[in-house]
Amino acid sequence: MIRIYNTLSGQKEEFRPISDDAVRMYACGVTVYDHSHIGHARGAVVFDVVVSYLRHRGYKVKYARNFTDVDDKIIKRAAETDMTWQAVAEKYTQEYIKDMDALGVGRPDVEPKATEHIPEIIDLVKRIVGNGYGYESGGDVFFSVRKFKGYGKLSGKSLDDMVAGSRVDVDGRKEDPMDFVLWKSSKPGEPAWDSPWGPGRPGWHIECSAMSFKHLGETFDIHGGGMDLQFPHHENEIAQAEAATGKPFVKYWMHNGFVNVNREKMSKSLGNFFTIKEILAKYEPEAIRLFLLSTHYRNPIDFSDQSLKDARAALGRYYSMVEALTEALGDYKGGAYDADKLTGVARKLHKATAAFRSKFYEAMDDDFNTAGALGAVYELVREVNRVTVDKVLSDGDQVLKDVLSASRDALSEASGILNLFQKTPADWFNRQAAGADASGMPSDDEIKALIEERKQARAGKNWKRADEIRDILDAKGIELLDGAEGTKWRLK
RNA sequence: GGCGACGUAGCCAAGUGGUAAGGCAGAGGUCUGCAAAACCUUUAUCCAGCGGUUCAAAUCCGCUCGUCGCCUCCA
Repeated sequence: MIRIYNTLSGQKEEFRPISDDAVRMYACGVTVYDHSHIGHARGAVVFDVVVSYLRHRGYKVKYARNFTDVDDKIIKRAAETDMTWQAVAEKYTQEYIKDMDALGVGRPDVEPKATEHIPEIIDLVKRIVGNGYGYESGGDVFFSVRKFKGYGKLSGKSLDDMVAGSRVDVDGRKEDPMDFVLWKSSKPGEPAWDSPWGPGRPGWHIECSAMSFKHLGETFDIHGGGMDLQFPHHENEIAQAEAATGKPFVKYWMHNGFVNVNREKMSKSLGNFFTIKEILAKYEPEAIRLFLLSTHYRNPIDFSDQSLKDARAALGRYYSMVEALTEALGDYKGGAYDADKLTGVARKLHKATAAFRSKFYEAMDDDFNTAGALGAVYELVREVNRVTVDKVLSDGDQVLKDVLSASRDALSEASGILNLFQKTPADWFNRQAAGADASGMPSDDEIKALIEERKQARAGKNWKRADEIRDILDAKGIELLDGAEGTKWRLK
């Protein structure tokens, strides 16, 4: 049984989709006016895992994530550069897709764009106005929050408190300071579409309601986004949708926590953000993913170089386990075994694998607790190491090999869900950090020649020369690994 | 001012009523010509502080202190 923390109720609830086997889910994507930062990556990765896990648990999921491609910030950005607003939107849409692909975030089933849903948006505004929840004033159409009695139910705010907070701008055209724009009239040169209220463009919140209606229906299962979208964005989406349909909009609301820097929110306005590309230039995509998934999605996570380095080291530990496991099993495919007849290490490993499966699924079922799930992964990693390290498995160890391959299967199932640990150990350890300067690197042949020379030196007990060669390569960032079957090398 | 979240080892981080997962770093060991890498072992008498409820609390309740977020564009 999967339990989800629902922002709407403020507690974890048993997950019961509206229809038995199909889940419809929407996550707010980005407004495409700039490169995306690691905070955007967190939301995308988190909901990617949610979708992946739901699918693994047998649900058919239709997942939509939008692009808001018409907005004040895009217009502003276009004015600052010599690009059209369409070119700005298109450029950053493509950049976002590149970033997500690099991070191993699966493509949603639908990636709707606001500009491709203008007729739907206009229809929705008409419905809202027709139902008495919206009004036109000076070419703009506003939503009347006082008329919608559920206003504030998501964010737990009351209209009177918000107004008392007095941080709302006073706009003479609004009937109430908290009313928000559904449709705004366009000034000359701004993007504009014909509408019953004259040429204009959508307000900020309306596109998500219109697009989710079109692709998922008027009531759907899960809607996700960052914590800061709770108010006003999602509150307004609910108001618009339910004012139009009179039906509940979304069953489960999920909000991911922020990425902080020095314990402060990372944001465009504070200027303390790191773009995904900047981080990808220094760290492997899987290190970033592991970092993002190693904290529960609702808690804040602090970004730092140390955290990324920790994640990278943890990945190395996993891949070392895979390497040893692969060597121990060789080509052996594994087969069924009788758990009741196991003894010694085989029995212990079998139990550890079973424990892993239950802990992993228990954690994921509990509001997608990836941090707990990863803890379970590493417990099994240790157990596997105990078996494979310094141990040559002979043909007589067939049962142990069967158990080992069952452990391998369990780990790879979990890895698939998280989309982590997907490389081969060779690829991981010979990684070249993206963007690293490859000049001055000796060729593979040169390295091999030096290793061979060192081997001769060592055979002749010429330790001085052997150490010299090791130092030469070390200075080039190449690390030598002396093992039983000879010397291997990798980039540090 | 209103609403809310959080405070667990040197660092990161699970656990939310039954006696502290996991990762990084550190220490010891195995291996090695010596190293490195890897692996194993180990590292919180205790979960911000003070009270309370309970047979039993890091986990529930109250208060205090501290940090952060939302209330305005923001993932």
